Formats: sequence, C-alpha cells, structure tokens
Amino acid sequence: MVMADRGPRERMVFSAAQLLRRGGVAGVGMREVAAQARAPRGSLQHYFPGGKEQVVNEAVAWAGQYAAGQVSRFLAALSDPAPSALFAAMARQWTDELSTNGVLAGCPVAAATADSAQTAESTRTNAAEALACWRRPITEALNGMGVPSERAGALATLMVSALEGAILIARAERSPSALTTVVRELAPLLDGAVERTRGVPKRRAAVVDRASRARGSTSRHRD
Amino acid sequence: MVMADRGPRERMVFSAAQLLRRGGVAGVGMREVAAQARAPRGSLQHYFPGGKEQVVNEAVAWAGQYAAGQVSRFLAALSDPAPSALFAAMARQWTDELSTNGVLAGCPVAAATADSAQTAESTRTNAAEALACWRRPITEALNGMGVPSERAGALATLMVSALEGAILIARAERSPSALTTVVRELAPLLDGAVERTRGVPKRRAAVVDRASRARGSTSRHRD
DNA sequence: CTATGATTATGACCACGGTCATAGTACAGC
DNA sequence: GCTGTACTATGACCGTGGTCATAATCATAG
Repeated sequence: MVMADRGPRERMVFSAAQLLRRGGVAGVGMREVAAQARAPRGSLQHYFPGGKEQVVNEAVAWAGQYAAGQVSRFLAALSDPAPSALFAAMARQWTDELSTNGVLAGCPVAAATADSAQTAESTRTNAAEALACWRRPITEALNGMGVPSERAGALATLMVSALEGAILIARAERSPSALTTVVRELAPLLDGAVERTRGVPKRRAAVVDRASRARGSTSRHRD
Repeated sequence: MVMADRGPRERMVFSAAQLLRRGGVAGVGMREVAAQARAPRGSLQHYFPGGKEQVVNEAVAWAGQYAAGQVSRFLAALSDPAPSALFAAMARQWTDELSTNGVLAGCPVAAATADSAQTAESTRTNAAEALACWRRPITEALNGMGVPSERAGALATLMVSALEGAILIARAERSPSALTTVVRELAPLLDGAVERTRGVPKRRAAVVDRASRARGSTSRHRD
C-alpha cells in the first residue's frame, strides 16, 4: 500500500481512504486529508468542488478498485489456487497489518457505509459499487477454480461478508484470532464448492487440475 | 425492539444505541439522544458525567446484552434446533427490518468500533466485550446442539462475522440478498459441525464425516 | 511581456455540538 | 415549615470543521 504520488489529487483521495479507515466519515477532516497528502488546502475546493462528499465517494471507489486489484494479485501469486488459499491471502493482509502496526484500521468502504448510508445517498451507492467491484474478481477467480457460476457469486459474497465481519471483531479485540478463525472454518466449505468433473473424489489435486483446466481449455470431458 | 420506558436514563441509553446505528458515534448528538428519549437535556450530564463516551459505551454494552438475549429467544423459539436455523433466525431480524423500514440501520457495536476503535480505548474494549457477550449464548447453543466445544466458539465467531459483514453489504445495497446468501451458503457448514453420537448417516453424513475426520480423528490410514 | 487559465494560499464565516455553569423544581425526611 | 438530595432547565462558551471569498502564484501560449 505504497503512496503513489501521481499528483496531489490522487494523493488526497488516497489519504482520504486511509483516514476513513480510522475515524469514519465524520472522523476525518478535510484539512487533515490535505495535510496528510502534503497537498495545499486550497486544492481541495479546486479538485473536489463537490466538497467532502465527493472526496469520500472517490476514496470509497478507489478502495474498491484497490481491493479488486489485490484479489487479482493474490490469485496470481497463489502456487496452489484453491478458494481457501485465496481467502487466506485476503485475510492475511489484515493480520499482517495488525501484527506490524499493533492496531488495525478498518475497511474504508465499511466505514463509509456505516457512517453515511442513511444520510448521503451517493455515498451509499458508491459503497455498493465498491463492494461489487471487489466481489467481481473473487467470483471470477472461484469460477476459474472450478466453482460453478451460480455458486461463485454467492461464495464471493460470503467471503467478503465474513472478512468484513472478522475485521470488525479483530479491530475491537485488537487480536487477529477472529480473522484466522474465519479463514480456518470457512476453508472446507470454500474448497468443497469446487466441482469435480464427476464423482471421483481424488484428493485436493483435483482442484488444482480443474482450475488450470478451467482457465482456457475447451475440453469438457464427461467421463 | 420496543422502547421500554423504565426511566429516562435507560431510555437515553436505548436511544443512543438506536442513533448509533445510523450515523456512527460522530453522527449522533447528545441533544439528539435526549430528544429522542424524551428526556430532559439536563439529565445527560447528571446521569452520564462521563460525557458522550460514557453514553456510547453504555449503549454498546446494552446492544451486546440485547443481542445475547435475542439469541436465547431465537433458540427457545426454534422447533428444530439446528445451527443453521439459529443463524437464519438471527439474520431474519435484519431482513425483516429492511423489508419493513425500507432502509437498514447498522449494528451499533459495529458503528462504535468503526468510528472510535482508534480514538477511545474504552469504547474499543466495550465493543469487544459486547461482541463476546453476543457470542457466548451462540457458543452455548451450538454446544447444546451437538457441536463439540472446541468448534462451537469458532463457529460462533464465524456466524457473527458473516452476519456483520452481510449487514454491511445489505445496508450499502439496500437489499437483503447478502443476508440470505450468507445464511444459505453457511447452512451446510454449520449443520455439518453437529456431531452425531454415532456414524448414523442421515443425509449430509458425508459432510459431517469429512469435518470430523479433518480434525484429527484417530484413524490414520497409512496404506 | 501580457493574458489566460490552472493551481495554491489564507483568512473569515457559520453551524454544529460537547461541555460547563448556574440555576430552578420536586420531594423526601425531620 | 426547613434542608438536602435528586433531578430538570437553559444559556453560554468554545473548539472543530466544512465551506466560501478573495488573492496570489505560476505556467504557457500569443
């Protein structure tokens, strides 16, 4: 999560997302956003004429895309592409942050939703889109691993739900145990959703095989 | 969720919990709390010399106890006590609220955690206790249904996590689909954790068998 | 060198809200 | 009656923070 200084505007959106994670919408001030981004305060009204709501919305959208990108990166880095491994990688990011920083900031999308789902309609919509944007690559990844299409979306929702909830508990407890627990308990369910070609339960090798096969080859043998 | 008017003090705590659900900590004003509770504003400093932090903390604690009580109530009302049925009842409460009100307010504990886990240490601790208070009856219920002790706590954590996350998504989307999805997808896992007294395979015996085997049963075939 | 637009700077305004101060009322118990 | 304690009432203070107004700077074309 390196601060890419592509310009003051992006830095401010990024900073807003960061600050959202730990105070919610009302907990972050515009001046603070500019300060952390090392951007001039006057640039706020210049780049974001829509005011705070616009900044928050862009931060939420950015977070959604970032999360989606992370999923793709995790997927590419997996040596053994199983659903549970992807989920573990997603959760790992959070346990790592907790272990290094000592504290755990929340998810910016969650913060925005919790704070202003009722007041700012645009923020609510934006959060929903960010969540959808996050779920999309997860669904595709599961699909590629052999989870049937109808099920992949549902499992992606389950993964995001469980992760968000576990983040919440981990924050409150300042302990990663909820995250590790969720990963462990959900693993068999996730991996169990991988469709074997037929009722030949070999082992977990079937998953890998199926995953690589599903991504490209057309041969749908049905033996 | 009837407003029990046991006195102005409790009404204020209750109102604070309600208002927390939709604006977070910073989104609710003390004057507003008193107003909604039909309590005099001057009573705030009288009953809560600790200020807003105290009000929030008590509201969070109240919410935790309320949630725990709900679990017990759900459990008592279940005709067929299965883990998935309990979870469905827990989620049902939220889908009902969404369908009647049109909007869905969040969980007060989640709001408090998201908003002030970093700033107010006491609130963070309080939220952790509230979550523990909520999980306790769930763990016991699972245990009573036949889930082994070691596993019951973990599954309770999973249930709370998934529920909290699904609430978040449902709020953002203004749709109960995440809640129903989570309930549906988690059901086999939850029910599969019930340990039959013997290996009497009724239906999802395979799942049960697999789950219990994965956790270190003695039969290590070495052929 | 202007001129024009984009950016940066800064001060002021104003509402909101938490808290404090200072009362005022109600109702014991004597 | 009094006295004290619990509660209610209200106004004021003051920091915070979002927004606006108004310039100043700075680039880059003409």
